[in-house]
Amino acid sequence: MRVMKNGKTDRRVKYTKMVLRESLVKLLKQKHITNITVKEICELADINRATFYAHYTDPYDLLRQIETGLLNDINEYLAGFSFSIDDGSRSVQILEKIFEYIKENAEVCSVLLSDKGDIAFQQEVMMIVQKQCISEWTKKSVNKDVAEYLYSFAITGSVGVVHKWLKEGMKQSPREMAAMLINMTNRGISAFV
Amino acid sequence: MRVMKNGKTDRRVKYTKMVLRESLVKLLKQKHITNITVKEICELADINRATFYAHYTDPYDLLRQIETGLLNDINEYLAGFSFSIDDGSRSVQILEKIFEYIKENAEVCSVLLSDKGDIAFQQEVMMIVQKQCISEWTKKSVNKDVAEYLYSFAITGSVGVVHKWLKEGMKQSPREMAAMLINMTNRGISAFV
DNA sequence: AAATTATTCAACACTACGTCTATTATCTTA
DNA sequence: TAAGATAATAGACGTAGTGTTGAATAATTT
Repeated sequence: MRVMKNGKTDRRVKYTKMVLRESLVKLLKQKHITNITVKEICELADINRATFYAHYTDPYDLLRQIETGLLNDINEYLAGFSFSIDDGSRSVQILEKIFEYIKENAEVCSVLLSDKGDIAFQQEVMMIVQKQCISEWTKKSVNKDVAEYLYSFAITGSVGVVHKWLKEGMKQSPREMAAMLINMTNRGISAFV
Repeated sequence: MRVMKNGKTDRRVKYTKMVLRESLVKLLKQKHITNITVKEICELADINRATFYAHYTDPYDLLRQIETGLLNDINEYLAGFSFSIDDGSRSVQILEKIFEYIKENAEVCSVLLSDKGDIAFQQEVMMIVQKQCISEWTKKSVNKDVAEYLYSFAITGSVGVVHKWLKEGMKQSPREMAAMLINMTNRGISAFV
């Protein structure tokens, strides 16, 4: 792909990449990435197989590019809001926005963030919030080793909650989910007794 | 495989299955199950490819059989101990035993329970403990919907903690880990402030 | 309108798959 | 321990997807 004078990309390239992305997402609804062949992606997208290899090395490469695209999109989305500096509610606010984003982009998200998707990617999404909490937690004078285990627990735990939320049709509101997650992280079961 | 009169299995079958299991575990240390071929499993095990197909449909079938074997083994292991009826410490005790089991069988466990392994299986392992807590939790009059989210959070969170523990060489004692996990689940961050 | 380049088409060798048959080696049991 | 049973092997088979190539075609940019 040559770099054009005006910096834009060739319309043909845009189209090719778009249909290939759509095609993969469709297939991911049915089966795991590892069972998806280049051949079927191309057939569904009506794109020549040689063209696929001109842009991606394999289906997983295509998936990874969809993921990073989504990650950037979420960050842009969050940048559009101004959150309070106050540590206490900041995390909840950001989390709420993330749940809203997921709900608005349910088509893609319900595939990429479901059990079928890539866990590592999902943890990246959840880490966006947790990064905001690091200073907050260390301020609370938690032992450093323990703090790291808390991160793991909270992040992977959150991924599990999002899975369940998506699987069951996103019945709870983003606000509810955000509050629930923060409560679980901060006070565990005792918060709900 | 014919059923023999004394109920035992043919030595040849035992051997074949054993080396195939070992072979797959070795390969899983290097790469994900989806990138492992029947061909290379057999070459490493020095077993004919046709023989593989006589016992398993594909590498994933073999993996699943290793997993259920481990699961049975853990349950047998736990059955060897008598835990107190007292709800408060029962979960901690069981969890401690599980961490001990993992440490003692680090060879297999550090593969099957690592990030490379199957999440669904890992959740099954963690569910052994959580099952013991259900009555405990509902006793505490937690809302039922919320309780389910708590399960998801706690179970997937625990998986994350185990990952980290294994990845960093199991420095903490099983007792420490068990206590930490129960604390996180019950009281969240507030337990460590 | 001309130059550029992305896409297509067809063919290529390669690798793994899953199955089959005949043969050999090993185990069980009487 | 000998006879019968059966598990494992060797080798070949067609199938399917891979990743690459070169020439022809179509669309886009300038």
